[in-house]
Amino acid sequence: MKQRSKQRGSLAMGCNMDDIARLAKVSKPTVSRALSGSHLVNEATRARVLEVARAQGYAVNRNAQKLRQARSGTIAVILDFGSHRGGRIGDPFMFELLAGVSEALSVRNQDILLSPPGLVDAQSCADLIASRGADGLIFLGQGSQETMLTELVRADVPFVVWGAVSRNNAYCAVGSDNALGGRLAGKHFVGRETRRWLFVGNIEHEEILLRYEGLVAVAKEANSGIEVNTLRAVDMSYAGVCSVAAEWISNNEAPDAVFAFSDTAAMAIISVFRDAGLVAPRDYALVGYNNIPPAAHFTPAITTIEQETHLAGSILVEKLMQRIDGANPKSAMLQTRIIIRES
Amino acid sequence: MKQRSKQRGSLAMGCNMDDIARLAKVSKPTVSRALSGSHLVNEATRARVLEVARAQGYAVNRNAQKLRQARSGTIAVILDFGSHRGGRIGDPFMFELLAGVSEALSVRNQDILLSPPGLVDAQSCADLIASRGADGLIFLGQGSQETMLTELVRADVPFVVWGAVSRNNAYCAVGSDNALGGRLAGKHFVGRETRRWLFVGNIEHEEILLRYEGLVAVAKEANSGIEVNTLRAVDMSYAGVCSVAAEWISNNEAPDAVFAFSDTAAMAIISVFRDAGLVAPRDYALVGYNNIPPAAHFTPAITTIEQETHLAGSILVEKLMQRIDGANPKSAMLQTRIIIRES
DNA sequence: AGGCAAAATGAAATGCATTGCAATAGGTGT
DNA sequence: ACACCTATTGCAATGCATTTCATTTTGCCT
Repeated sequence: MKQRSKQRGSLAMGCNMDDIARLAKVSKPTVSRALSGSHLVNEATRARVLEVARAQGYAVNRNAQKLRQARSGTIAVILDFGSHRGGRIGDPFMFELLAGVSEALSVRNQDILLSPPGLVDAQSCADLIASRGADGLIFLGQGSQETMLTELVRADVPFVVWGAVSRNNAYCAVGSDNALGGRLAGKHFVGRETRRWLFVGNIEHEEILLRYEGLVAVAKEANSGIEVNTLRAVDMSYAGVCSVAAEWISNNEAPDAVFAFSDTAAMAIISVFRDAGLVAPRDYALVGYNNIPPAAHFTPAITTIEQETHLAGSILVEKLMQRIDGANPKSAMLQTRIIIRES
Repeated sequence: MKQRSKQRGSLAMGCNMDDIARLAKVSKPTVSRALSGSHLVNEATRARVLEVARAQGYAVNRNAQKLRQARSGTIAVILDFGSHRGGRIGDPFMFELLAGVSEALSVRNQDILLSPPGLVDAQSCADLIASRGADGLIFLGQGSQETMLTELVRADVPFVVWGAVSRNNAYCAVGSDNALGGRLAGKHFVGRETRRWLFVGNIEHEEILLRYEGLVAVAKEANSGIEVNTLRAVDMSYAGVCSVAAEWISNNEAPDAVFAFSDTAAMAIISVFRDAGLVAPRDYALVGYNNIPPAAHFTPAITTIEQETHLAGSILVEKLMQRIDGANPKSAMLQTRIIIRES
C-alpha cells in the first residue's frame, strides 16, 4: 500500500495531498492550509509546500474539495440555445449579457456551468442544486416560463432571472426599465410628428409587453389622434420578422413610425420596407432596441434603446450570491436611454 | 451518530445514499446501481429505489461521484471574452460556434465549464485538468497563442482548437478551409473584372493569412495586372475597422474590390466608403466572411463566405473525446462556400 | 527561571458514492 | 438429490481534501 503510494508520487501527474505532505515533510492538513492561503501556516513552510507542489505539478482535486466543503463554487447559467436558430439568442445582446455575467463570476472566482444538458424542468434544476453540481442558477433571456420559475421558488432553489421586472415577482428578477424604453421611443416619434405607429414584437413576452405599454402611454398622452398598430412577431429571427413584415405591409397602410423589439428586427424592417418603396428616415421614423454594434453602421444608422448590459451581469451575480447566502434580494431595474441616430 | 443520520433523512434535502438505502431496505451499492442504470439490479428493486429517491428529492452527489470515478464529465470551453469589447467575440459567428459545441456536448451528456477564471497560461490549463475540474479543453477563436498551445501539448493536456489548420500542428485543430475561402472571394472579383483589390484583416492571424493567400493566388492566376493591397486591421472591432478604413481611403486610390475578414468588418467598410462617396456594388465589389444573419439584410446585401459552423461544434467535440480516450485524432478542415448577394 | 499566550502543526473524523470480491438465492440438467 | 450456473445483493475498501480538537513549540513578561 505505502508501496503504491510511493510509486504514484514518482509519476508526474496523479499524486495527492498525502504525497505532497510526505515530500514536504509536513502533514496533510498543513499542505491543505498552505495551498488554500490559510494564515495558520508559517510562511516558510508554505513556501516549501508550494515549491514541492509546483515541482510535482500537483493541483488540489476539486471534486474532493467540493465534496468536503459542500459547495461547488459553480453557477449554472441557462441560455436558451434551443431557440438559437430562432434568432433571439444569436442576438449580440445576449452575448454581451453573458460576457457581463462571466466577468462578474470570474471576479468572485466562481465557475460557470453553461446550460447543462437536460435542464428543462423545475425538477432537474432542483436536482442540479441538490447534487451540488451548482450553487445557484442564472436564467438569461426569458425563454424561462413563469410556471417553472414559480416551482423553483417553492423548491427553494437559489436563482435569479434576467427579464421583466414586474409588480411582485416571487423571485429576484433583474431587467431594464422596459416601460421607459417604450416611452423613449414614443417621445422620439412624437417629436417627429408621426401619426401611424407600428409596434413590432411579441407582446406575450412580458418584457416586450412593457415596452409596448410604454409606447402606447406616450401616444395617449400626446393626445393627437395617434394610432398604434402591432405586428406580432412570434418567430423573432430575421427571417421570421421579414416574412410577417412583408405580409403586413402589403395588406395595410404604411406606418410613419416603427418601434421594433430589437435592432435585429429593425434591420429586417428596413430591408422589407425598402422593397416596398419605404425608406427611413424619409418615410418613417424607426427605433430599435439593444444598441448592438451594427446598428450604428446600418443604412440608415438606427436609433435605438440602450440597456446597461455590462452592469446587468454584475448585478445578477451579486443578487444571486445574496440569495445563496440565504438572503432575499429585491428585484432591480436598470436604466435605459435612447441613442438617436439617423432613423 | 446513527441518530444524526436519521434526523437528516427526515429533512427534505440533504439526505445521502445511505439514507435512501435504509428507506428502500437495500444496501448502498444497490442504490448506486439502481440509480446509475446498472443491469446488475433487479427491476423491481430499481423501481422501489427510484421511488424512494424521488420522494426524498434525492440526487446523487456529483462531487462524490466525480471524485470516485476520477472523471469530471466536464469540458472547459475557452472563449476569449477579454477581447469581447474588441469586437471579435461579439461576432454572432462565435456564438454559433459555441451553440454548436454546446449541443454536441449535451448529446454526450458532458457539462460545459465556460472560460474558467484565470485560465490564462499553460500551467493553469494543466492544473484544471490535474485537479479534475475538466477532462478536456476546447479553444474557440484563436486568441490562443501558439506558444501556449505547444506547451499544453508537452504537458499532455487533452484539447482541441478552432482555428487555422496548417501543415502539421502538434495538436488537433479544426477549422474551415480558409485558403479556399480566399480563393472564392478572388473568383468573385475576377468575374467582375476588377483590378484594384483590397484585403481587410490582420494577417498575423494565421486563419486570416490563409484567406489572404487564397485571394492573392487567384489574382496571380488571373494574370491580368491585378493589384492586391492590404488594410491591416489590428483592432478587429467595428470602430477599429472604421478608423483605419477612413484613414486609408483618404490617402489611397479607391479599390474596386474589397475582401473583409468578417461580415462585421464588411459593414464597417460599407459605412466608411459610403461617406467617401463609394457605393457597393456600383463602385466596388465586396465579400465578407461568416455569413452572419444581418449580412443578408444589409444595404447592399453582402456577398459572403459561409463556414459550417454547426458541424464544427460536433467535430470539435468528437475529436476531443477521442483525444481524451488516448487517441491522437487528426486535424480536420471544413467546407466553405460563397453566398453571392448584391455586393 | 517560571508561566502563559500565541503560533504552528498533526491526528483522526468526515463528506459521499463506486467497485472488486464474496455470498446468497433461485434454477436447471442429469 | 447433487453439481453448477446465473441473477442479485451486500461488505469493505477506496478516492481526496477539510476541519475540529489536541498538542507541541516558540516568544514574551515578570
